[in-house]
Amino acid sequence: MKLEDEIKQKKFKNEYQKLLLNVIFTGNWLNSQSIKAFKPYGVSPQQYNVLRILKGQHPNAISVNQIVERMLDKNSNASRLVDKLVLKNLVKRETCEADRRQMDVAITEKGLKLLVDMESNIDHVDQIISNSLTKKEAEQLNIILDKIRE
Amino acid sequence: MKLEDEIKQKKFKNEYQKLLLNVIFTGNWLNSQSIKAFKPYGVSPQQYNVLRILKGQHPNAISVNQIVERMLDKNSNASRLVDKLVLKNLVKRETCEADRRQMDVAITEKGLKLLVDMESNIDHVDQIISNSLTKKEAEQLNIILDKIRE
DNA sequence: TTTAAATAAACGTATATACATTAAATACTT
DNA sequence: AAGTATTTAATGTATATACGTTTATTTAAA
Repeated sequence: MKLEDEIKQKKFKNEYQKLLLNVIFTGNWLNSQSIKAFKPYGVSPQQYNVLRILKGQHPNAISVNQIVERMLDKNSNASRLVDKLVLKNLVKRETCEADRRQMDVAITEKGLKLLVDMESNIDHVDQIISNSLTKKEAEQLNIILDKIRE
Repeated sequence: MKLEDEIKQKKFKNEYQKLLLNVIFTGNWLNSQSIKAFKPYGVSPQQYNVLRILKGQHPNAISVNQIVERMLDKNSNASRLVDKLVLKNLVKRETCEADRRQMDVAITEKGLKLLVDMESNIDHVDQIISNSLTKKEAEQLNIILDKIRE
């Protein structure tokens, strides 16, 4: 659906302003799609993001700061997200002995298993994109998005 | 800055998955840029969105539902956003006499004035994009984003 | 008409977010 | 080494969000 129809706005000041709105709108849209996809598994998109990051490091642990550096949303409160995940036994956290200011955070077996379970459902979201775009379009878009944030 | 560096992830499953993350990341990034730009004026991005929508209808009033239809984030609680704006005298709200379930919401002179004040600062965000992309790139990107949400 | 269904907006509430502050540990500086 | 600055994570808190429920009003059906 075209942005014009999604937000019932016929005219835009220029193509750039439309793009700004379109990126924000699409980001929100993807976000709410993810919330729905993740809900049955009891995790939020941000918690999922943390789990994926920790899976990437498994079996090693990383600090809360290192998690933030890898997160899609830098504003999120990673220490509280880790709190939630610890409560669900999806990650484990202990003081780093080399630097006692830091925490060693790692994914648990339960966390890894959850990610496997979720995979099929999440692939669906990837597929929305891969069905609607060519690989070349996806590459172009990636380059352009990186430019926006320069 | 490239997404790889922003989230310290070297490899992606494929170009589509990278794109998904890139749209979400860039949406978050733009959102936090907006929060900072709007903060001095005491409004949130969502409140700003409502003001812009009402400006587009001025001097007519529209219902809360019609506001939601035009919003970038369909999940936001428009009636509470309008509450906040009414408290600041940026919009006015009264029961619609033709259909007493609805509210007639319209922007006030104070609201219009605020938008004028904000314009110069907000243009800055537009310029980030227009400085970094050609018009053609912006057009391409708009088309591709619309496809994603099909 | 009387009752049932649908719609619009507001509200309740648990959770999340933004952002400033605090506390603890480590790294500098002189 | 002592004191200062910096870094890391946690916490306090006001506001925002997600989403289900409620209330008022209008429309449709029996």
